[in-house]
Amino acid sequence: MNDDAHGAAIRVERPTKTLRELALDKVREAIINGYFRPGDRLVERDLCAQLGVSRTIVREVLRHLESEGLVANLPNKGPIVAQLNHDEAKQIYEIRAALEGMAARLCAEQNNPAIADALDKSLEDIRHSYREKDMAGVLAHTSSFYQTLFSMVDRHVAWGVVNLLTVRINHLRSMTIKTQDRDVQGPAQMARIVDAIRRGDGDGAYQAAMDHVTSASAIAQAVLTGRQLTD
Amino acid sequence: MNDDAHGAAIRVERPTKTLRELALDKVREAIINGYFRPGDRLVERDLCAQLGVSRTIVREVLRHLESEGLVANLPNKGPIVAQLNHDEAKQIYEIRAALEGMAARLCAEQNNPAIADALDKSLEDIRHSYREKDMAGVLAHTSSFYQTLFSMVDRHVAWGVVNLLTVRINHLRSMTIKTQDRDVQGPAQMARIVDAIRRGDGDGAYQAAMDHVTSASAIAQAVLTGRQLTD
DNA sequence: TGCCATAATATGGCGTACCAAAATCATCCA
DNA sequence: TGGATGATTTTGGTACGCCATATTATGGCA
Repeated sequence: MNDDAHGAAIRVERPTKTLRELALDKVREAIINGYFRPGDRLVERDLCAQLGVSRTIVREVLRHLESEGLVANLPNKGPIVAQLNHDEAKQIYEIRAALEGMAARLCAEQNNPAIADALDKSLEDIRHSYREKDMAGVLAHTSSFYQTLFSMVDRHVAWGVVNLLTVRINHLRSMTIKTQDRDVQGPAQMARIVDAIRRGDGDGAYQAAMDHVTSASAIAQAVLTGRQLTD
Repeated sequence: MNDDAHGAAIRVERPTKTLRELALDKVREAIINGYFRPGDRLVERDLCAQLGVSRTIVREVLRHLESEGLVANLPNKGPIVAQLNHDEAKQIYEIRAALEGMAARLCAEQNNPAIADALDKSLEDIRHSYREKDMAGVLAHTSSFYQTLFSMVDRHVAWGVVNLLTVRINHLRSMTIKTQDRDVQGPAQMARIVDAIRRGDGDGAYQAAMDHVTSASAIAQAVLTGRQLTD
């Protein structure tokens, strides 16, 4: 028996998060929730002051966000918050459709009732958040629904990809869920996914997942073009 | 008419690549081609010396590669070259199958003969490289085949995802293309994709693309488990 | 002799100061 | 008034130093 055994038990489990990671989360959060708007310049030394960290950290954070696609770098001009154009948003939804469809099919083919049960749990959370008008909760539980979809079949790489893409359309997501009837249509579409999974219907689950993302994409396109989908 | 019009014409068009980008490419290349092996520690100060750049640059590069999945960071130990396990490789192939299948279907639905022609061109390059035993050429032209597949239908985001994932399995790719009969089977499978696209057969193109990646994945799995697929 | 406490070393995390090049802004003069 | 000129801002990049932690050496003590 190694001496880690009793040492680990009382280990203070300090969050090993480095300052850089904390700063990364802060800035990413600030971009996602709109504190920094698309097109805003991210002046290094200003960020240093606002975050209270050194330029070293800020530069690493900007590099990281750049590779995540949240920040764009203009040569000799510096970093700005990436602008999401129309077409790119559409492509992101399309990729999500393909991957979430794939995951849904895999879930259905598992024939494991625990999967559908776990998804139903998330779905109930989503409905509850809608009733409470807690839009942040809706987003969080929707993410958790999809995370379950991927993690139940051990597809954490695909989940990582979806997650990476999703942060880039986050502000669109928060608009789509607020559109008319989405509080009813959204959960209904997700319920169809769960039903197909419970039936072990791979094709059905695939289609249902594709349909859900596709309708979200349509709403996002409408939002982006300024039109409203009221009828 | 703005005065950029004639100014741009004589612009010296210096490669705007920053030192950081150059270093990034160097290190990425070094990992991909095996100069740094999976599990190797990447000591910052050593890299500074080898690359001839400052620690700031090296750190930014490491951060970038970390978010690409090529480098892993052990807490309190520092960065190492990421190890690709079995299961992750399988997941990456699976994602490629989904996205390349999607792109192939979209190409087929375009009914534009120029697409199939462009793909045939890449395919011929691949066959030529095989004949010349130029394995680097095979990889390059295979990438270009898929890049065409995505760019012909303007799916650069999906292409970016595929590209990002592909670098992580690069050493597997260079092994799969060297296995028995791959010089015949590989191009044959890709020709099926092109044929389906030329026929405007979306489902066929989707299936053919899936099949090609799936067979590559099977070979990769065999390579990873040390077995040989000789029969 | 074997083991434990301590010191040295290696390394990542972080900060500061500095310089050069490019872009932008302000100013001043013909 | 228009354009050249200089000042300012900001990024790209470098060098150096400090601290904390982890590993390894080392030396002393029972």
